[in-house]
Amino acid sequence: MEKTTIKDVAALAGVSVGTASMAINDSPRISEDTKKLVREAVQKLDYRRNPFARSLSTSFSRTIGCLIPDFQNPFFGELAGYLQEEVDSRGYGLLLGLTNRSCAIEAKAIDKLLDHGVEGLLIVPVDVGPLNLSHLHKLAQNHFPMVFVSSFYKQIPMNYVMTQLQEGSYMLTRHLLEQGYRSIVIVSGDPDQVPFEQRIAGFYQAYREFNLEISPSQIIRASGNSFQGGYEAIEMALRHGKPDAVEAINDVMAMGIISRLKAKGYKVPEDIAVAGYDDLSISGIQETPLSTVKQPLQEMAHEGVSMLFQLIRNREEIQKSIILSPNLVLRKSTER
Amino acid sequence: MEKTTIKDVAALAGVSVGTASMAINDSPRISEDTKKLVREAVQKLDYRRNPFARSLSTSFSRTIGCLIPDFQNPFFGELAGYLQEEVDSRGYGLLLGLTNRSCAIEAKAIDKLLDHGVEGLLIVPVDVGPLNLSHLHKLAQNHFPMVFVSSFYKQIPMNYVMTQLQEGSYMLTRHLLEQGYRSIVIVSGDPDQVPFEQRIAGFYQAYREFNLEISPSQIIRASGNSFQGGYEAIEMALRHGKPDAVEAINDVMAMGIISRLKAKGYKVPEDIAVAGYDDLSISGIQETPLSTVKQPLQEMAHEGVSMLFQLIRNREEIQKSIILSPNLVLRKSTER
DNA sequence: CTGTTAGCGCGTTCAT
DNA sequence: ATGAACGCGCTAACAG
Repeated sequence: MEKTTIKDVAALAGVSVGTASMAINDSPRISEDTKKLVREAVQKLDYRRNPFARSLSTSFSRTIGCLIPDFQNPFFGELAGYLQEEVDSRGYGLLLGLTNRSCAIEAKAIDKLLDHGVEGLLIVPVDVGPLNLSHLHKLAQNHFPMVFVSSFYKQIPMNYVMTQLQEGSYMLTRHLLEQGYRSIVIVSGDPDQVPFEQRIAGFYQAYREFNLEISPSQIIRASGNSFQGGYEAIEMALRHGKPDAVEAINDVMAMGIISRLKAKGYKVPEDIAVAGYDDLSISGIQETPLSTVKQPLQEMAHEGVSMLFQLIRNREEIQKSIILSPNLVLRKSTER
Repeated sequence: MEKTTIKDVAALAGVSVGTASMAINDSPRISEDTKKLVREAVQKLDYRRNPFARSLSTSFSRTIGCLIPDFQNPFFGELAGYLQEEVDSRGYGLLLGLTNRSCAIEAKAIDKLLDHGVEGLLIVPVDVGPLNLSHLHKLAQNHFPMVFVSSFYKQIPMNYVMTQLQEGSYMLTRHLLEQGYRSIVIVSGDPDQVPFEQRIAGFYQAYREFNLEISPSQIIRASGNSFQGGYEAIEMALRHGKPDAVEAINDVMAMGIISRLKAKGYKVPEDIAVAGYDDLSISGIQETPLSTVKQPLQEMAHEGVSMLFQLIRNREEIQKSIILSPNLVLRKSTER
């Protein structure tokens, strides 16, 4: 019962191996009658075609590799889920790789995925630490199908789908300014990476529009993007006096900040307003529901995977990038 | 540059294909000198062995399938991350499948994974809806290597690793009773599934120990295990009068409940205490840090994957189950 | 419409 | 220690 091959099927159905193969693959060149015969044999023998032999002869693995920074931040988990669904709906499998937010690990993970014969790569970029992208450059040169999702690397400015982060940050900041908040602080991990740069830009844009100055102490850099980063950041921020409002680079950091503020006796939003970015599925069910900027994950996954399959079909495909619109989600944490 | 095969390597190294193969696989039968020669050729040609040919001839895919209910609840994301790491550390790849909390979808997802040639299955069981497990029975009969993680199906009582949920629930309930809480309500989605049964049992155990009665209205069943379920559940609970404390079946539900209680004007824990289960990485950074029962995910993943690889090596391996101890994590949400 | 056959790239015997 | 040859299971091109 371990090794029933197409030969057995062919024998039982009384046809040749080739015919059996075409029948199984529903080729139009085979008559309905023999197809039925073959189907029955398949049923009876509980036959399942050998994917390796298949891949060997077609050179398609029907497999995509997916690189995720980590699963502590639910953002990546949710995104991974949508990516899996999209890939699955195209009859492909999704091989997971973890980069642990490190370029070196990303390189190794990609290497392993390639060793498994993935036809393309969905890469959620690492967002902290120094960037050594030689592994990606080699792939890019070879036009290996890959798409960057939710962010991209400046050194490899191609084939990505993400939200217009600057605009989101702009909308959010603008809203806060309109509400009368004035000393707003923006908080993140590594300011060299794309996501933070774009958000900072939106932040400046809004302030400029209001003809207001920004002092350097309003830009806070913590050592990471997780809630610990939020803890650090809020301590740093408070040293320069109490801000009106805090914008965190993501929802998890925002939660860390709210938690810390509450522990220190501040009320949110009465004393200090806090906003996040992402709109995780848990962000709306916080004790103080979180104002944030929604990233349309499902759409992002859909567009990213579509793009990847285009590249797989035609590697020379013109390189594009898709930029989705963010949505302001206003909840209690910034109410005035 | 697409199709450099072992032939090219052998040619460049000036050896036969067979020798090249052994050299690449570091066989002791090949001399250091020729190995070096081959290594250099591999380097120069940027050779990468064809996984399909390899799998075809060895009949190992070096791939494991993993079934996850969904990625809305961060519990599953975190678990998936640890599983990936464990599988990866053994040189295997992790193919993801989503069951969307439905048995029918689980069956299809498993079928697809098998079509990809996975050598084993890590299954995080579906926890709602009716259970039709014929697909799993067939696999079980064939001794196909599979391990259930974080829960199991009663109809297939084998090869699972989970935490002693009853004990966790018992410890938690006991603690609440010791604190003086008396009308405690326990809340979940589908009470027919293993996790809820075990937790209920722990709940009863604690009450029994205190010689207290439990009224049916203390056991609340919502339509699902997510935060919406929490919303429903708390409405139902309040209809029978205000409870002292609420135990949710997982942290996400607990968050939903706290959020709802706050919106209704209740204070947590002053008016109603709330506890969860799981100890997600975000549970400690809630505005009111959440009391909960920690499930040791990393250990669970480690044990589960170890067990799976034992089964892969020897399908007739005696069936076991590993039960890990939960840990009570007391935070603000149940303080008195 | 169907049967025959030649690879796909690698691992693994046998010989040498 | 190394080379030659075969087979893994399947697809596709070619015949008929």
